[in-house]
Amino acid sequence: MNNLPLTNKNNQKQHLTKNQEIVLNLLEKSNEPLKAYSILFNVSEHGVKAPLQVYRALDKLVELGKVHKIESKNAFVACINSNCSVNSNTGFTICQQCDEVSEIHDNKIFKNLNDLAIQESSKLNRYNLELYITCKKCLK
Amino acid sequence: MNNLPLTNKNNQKQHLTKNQEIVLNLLEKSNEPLKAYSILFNVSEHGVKAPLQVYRALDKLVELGKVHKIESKNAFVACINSNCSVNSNTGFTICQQCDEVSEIHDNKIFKNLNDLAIQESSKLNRYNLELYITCKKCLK
DNA sequence: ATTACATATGTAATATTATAACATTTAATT
DNA sequence: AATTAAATGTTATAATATTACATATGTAAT
Repeated sequence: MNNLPLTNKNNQKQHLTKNQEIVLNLLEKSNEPLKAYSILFNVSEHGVKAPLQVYRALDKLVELGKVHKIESKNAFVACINSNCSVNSNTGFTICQQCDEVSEIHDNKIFKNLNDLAIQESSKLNRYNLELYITCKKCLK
Repeated sequence: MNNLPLTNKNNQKQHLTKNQEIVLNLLEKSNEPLKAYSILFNVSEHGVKAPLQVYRALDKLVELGKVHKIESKNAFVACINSNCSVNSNTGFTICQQCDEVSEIHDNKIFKNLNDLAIQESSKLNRYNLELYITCKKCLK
């Protein structure tokens, strides 16, 4: 266990803990967003038996940028970049037919959103963008 | 009661029902997003006493475009346009300091998002955009 | 290697958000 | 007036998330 090198706020190495790793592994294997209690059900065989253990692991993983929450679904996905920790902005396309989720990385959109905030004399801290689409496969 | 003219799917007039109007009135008076059970508490004096009555009114109001849900807060706001029914896209700025929410209407962003979907050979059905900001007032 | 400290864990209880099921009433359409 | 669709009222319960508290583990400094 405890074998994924990361950096903490002092830029020193740290590892994911056992529970964090169990939850992250599950999310990485999944091809769709998972809800907390679905995660709980799937990891109970690994000794994670209470909701709080899952929520705590998720909180930390989200904080580290390893996992994102799809707010409109109360569900979680593993980050496709190994390091979204730089910013906590999240953008996704979500297919309404097949439920497939892809992460969006588009600098133009980020710039637009940032500009929009500046126009209103405010400061953009982070954003959450969820695009409900019909994906290429499901359009056929 | 029942005195707000709208149109149904056959383009005929219809009215908001009593519960829908009670909930909408409350949201329109509020200067922040309200959660369902907070709404419930506030309208119980008007005879709306069960969660389902609130959720049903909210569902209908959202469907009509009179109310939007802030997904990341599980909270609801009245639409500032009288008619978002044309599309169900939602964009908000949410101040992390004072909780103030403003609706975003920006054609450039909408176009960007639409283009992005087209680039990926998919079709954009609707989007939900939540910008977490520090607002003008709170920056001072 | 001991102390001190921060972080993570385990567990039980409970709070919060949301829906299912069913009987009844009201409104709109014919 | 009869028919249908939509909304309501009510009870129970499901699904999502947090509080509180006791214990254990990892890390850094002495």
